[in-house]
Amino acid sequence: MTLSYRDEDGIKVLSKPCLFAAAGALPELQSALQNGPCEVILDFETTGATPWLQKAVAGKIGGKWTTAQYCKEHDCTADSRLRARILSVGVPASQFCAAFDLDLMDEEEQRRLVHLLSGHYWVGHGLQFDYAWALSICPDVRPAKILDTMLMVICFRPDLPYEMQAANEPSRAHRDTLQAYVRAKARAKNQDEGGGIVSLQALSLLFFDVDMDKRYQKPINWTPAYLTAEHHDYCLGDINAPGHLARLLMGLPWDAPMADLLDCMQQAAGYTAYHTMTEALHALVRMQRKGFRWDKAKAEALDAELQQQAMDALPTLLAVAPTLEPFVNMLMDTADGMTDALKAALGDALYKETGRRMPKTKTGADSTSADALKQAFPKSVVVAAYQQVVDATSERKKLREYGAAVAEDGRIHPSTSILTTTGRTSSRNPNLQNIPRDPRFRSLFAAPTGYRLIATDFSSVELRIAAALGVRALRLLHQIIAARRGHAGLQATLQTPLANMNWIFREVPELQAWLADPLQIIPASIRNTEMELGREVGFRDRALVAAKQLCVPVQAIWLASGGDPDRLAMRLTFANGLDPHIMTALAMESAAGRFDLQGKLPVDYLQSLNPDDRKALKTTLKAPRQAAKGVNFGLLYGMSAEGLHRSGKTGYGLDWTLEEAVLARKVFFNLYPELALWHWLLKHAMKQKRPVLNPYDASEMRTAATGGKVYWGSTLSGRPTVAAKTTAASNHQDQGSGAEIALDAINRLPDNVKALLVDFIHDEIILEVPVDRISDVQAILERTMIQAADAFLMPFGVPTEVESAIGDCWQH
DNA sequence: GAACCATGCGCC
DNA sequence: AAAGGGCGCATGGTTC
Repeated sequence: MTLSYRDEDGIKVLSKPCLFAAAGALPELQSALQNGPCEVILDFETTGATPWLQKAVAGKIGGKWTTAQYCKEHDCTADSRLRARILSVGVPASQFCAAFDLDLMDEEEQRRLVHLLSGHYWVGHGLQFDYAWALSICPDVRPAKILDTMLMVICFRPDLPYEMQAANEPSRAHRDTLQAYVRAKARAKNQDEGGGIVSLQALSLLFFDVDMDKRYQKPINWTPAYLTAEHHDYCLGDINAPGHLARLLMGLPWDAPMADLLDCMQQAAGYTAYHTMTEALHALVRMQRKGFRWDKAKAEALDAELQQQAMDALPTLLAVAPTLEPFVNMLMDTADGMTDALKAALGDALYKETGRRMPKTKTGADSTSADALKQAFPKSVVVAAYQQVVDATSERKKLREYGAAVAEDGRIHPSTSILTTTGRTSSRNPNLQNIPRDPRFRSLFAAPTGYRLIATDFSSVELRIAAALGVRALRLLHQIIAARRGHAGLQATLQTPLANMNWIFREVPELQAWLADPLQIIPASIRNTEMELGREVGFRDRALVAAKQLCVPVQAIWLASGGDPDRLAMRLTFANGLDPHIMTALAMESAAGRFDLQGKLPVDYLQSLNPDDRKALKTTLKAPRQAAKGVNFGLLYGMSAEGLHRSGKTGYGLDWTLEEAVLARKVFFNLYPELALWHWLLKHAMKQKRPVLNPYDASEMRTAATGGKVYWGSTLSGRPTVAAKTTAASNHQDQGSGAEIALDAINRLPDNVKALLVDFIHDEIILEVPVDRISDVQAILERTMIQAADAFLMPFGVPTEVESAIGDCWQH
């Protein structure tokens, strides 16, 4: 075959041999796919991040040529226009594989190619990307099943990152590469290049000990008219890898039949979630295709307004911090960030004002983060004035980011994909899940004429899930107690937790008898145990500490509810339609002696009020309620008293002492002892010793012998979770359940409502709805969201509420 | 110039 | 001893 390509001048023909396939190969592909639904591995190479957004096309072709060098060498031109360039297809059953050069095919031929893949089982890693590009070529394409190794890791093999940490056998040819990946991953908390929970390259290193070639990964590689044999090899060299990996991930032989693979997945605990996620992909890629409308004119007006806002704040800043005079332009410019010189000038101003030095980052540099400054200089006029200017400019930076991402249709088309540890979606190119809450900003997302936006969110869904997890924890405790008293069936099903906790019962035999009736006084040996830091403690001491951490919340549970899972405080809060934030606020205020609960528990007190008084209380206790939000979310995931103290000061403007934070923490877990029990069980019952990087210091490897351990758990659907910290472990169960609930809600929507999706932000669903369908769609959406949540939460007796906001523009 | 890291900050 | 979690994106600075 000779190479031909199209450019603005029409078709040119090159006389070089071309390895890539074009329309001529379609009949062969068609016959490879004719025997019913079959496994198809697909992989796009593109010149941009999404079909709507191209970032700077930079880098070197094949990691070595500049574009000019390459074009000269290969006597060709380059075209950086945004497009899908290559579609690699593998059909293992027919031993078919080909890399189609889409530049050699016209639109109709491309559409026919993609259409051929419809109705088959798609296999790949992070297929959301490929699905979106396929859809941009053929709007009605739809795979029958999605076998995505990324989603499989999330749902079936959450332990894989830890397996990678342990995989350092000297026999591995690419051991160092794998370990470098593992360390980079552990270190890079907020960095790009994450590739989600695990990259295809990393999977290949782990399972095949093969270091995949990444030289042709970047968009620049797919711009030249002529593509080399190396390009071709890059496309097809590893084409079968995702299929083999899918089997290996499930513990099957690499060449196991598809039927076995599907069967194995369906048997696994994570399958419900896997099904939810793959189903949701269909809706998410179509949401991306639709896009979220952006009001350009309004955005420009807001930009001017914010610029004025920054300008107005400037004189105040310069009056108190004249050293910042030379940096005025830098502070106002949306393309500039913080420089060392500006940092130093700010430090000078603050030193003059307060006589104290700047706070430090963990690497010892001066920190200028809003939190650190507020913490270090709570009453500083300089800090307040500086934030005024910087906040306005930073909002303008977001305007710039979104403005640059608006497509020709006036809409923004981010990719919303599922690639995170928790199973939550994330949004990128651009990220439409972190839009500033400033109502002026949100109103830039507007419905076209004749349409309205409906934004509906789950109210306090993370706390509702926590309530369910609390119920689940208490049920588990009952089972553990029964098993320890001889229930053979439970002994079998609870082997791991029992084995994990055995050392505590062995060292503290008095615990077992006490658990038979937790209303008894806690044995003095346990009650009087105090954790002493810096002292070598023995097994018995440690077991006593663990026992105490169990007994205290368990007794609180029995005191409040007699051990009945249906009467746990957080569940009751929601069952009674009460606001958990006001509950916590009441408890805190009463503990501080500022509020008289008339001897009642907060829940009973609230219930004794009539609805009007309850509402009034929300106003009276506005500030405490705001503070309580921070307490609820922080403590839910195991925040320490110190952390709570700090976040209360910086995040909620609380002027409180560490002692007060300690008290608030105590009050919280006394109010919701089931959460303490939940934390205790995940720490003590579901741990597993294994090599793990110290989560607090990525450079430090801990072996199973030196204390490395992970904490297993599961979402409410049964999807397994793993974390190396108990804080993260609790989070993964809760957030992961929340993600599944929201995705399930999307899946349950009828197709003609699904088609209205324009954005999805974890617990909020946004639809763009024709005016005449508003009330209809609102009812369907709200009902469906509640049904989805009920399926997860009602087995634990936790009801759900949702809240809608409707308008010409987004207002939530 | 590219790649990497550190820092900071928006959201749920 | 340490210790809320989960994301993506921007800029500046350093290194190769």
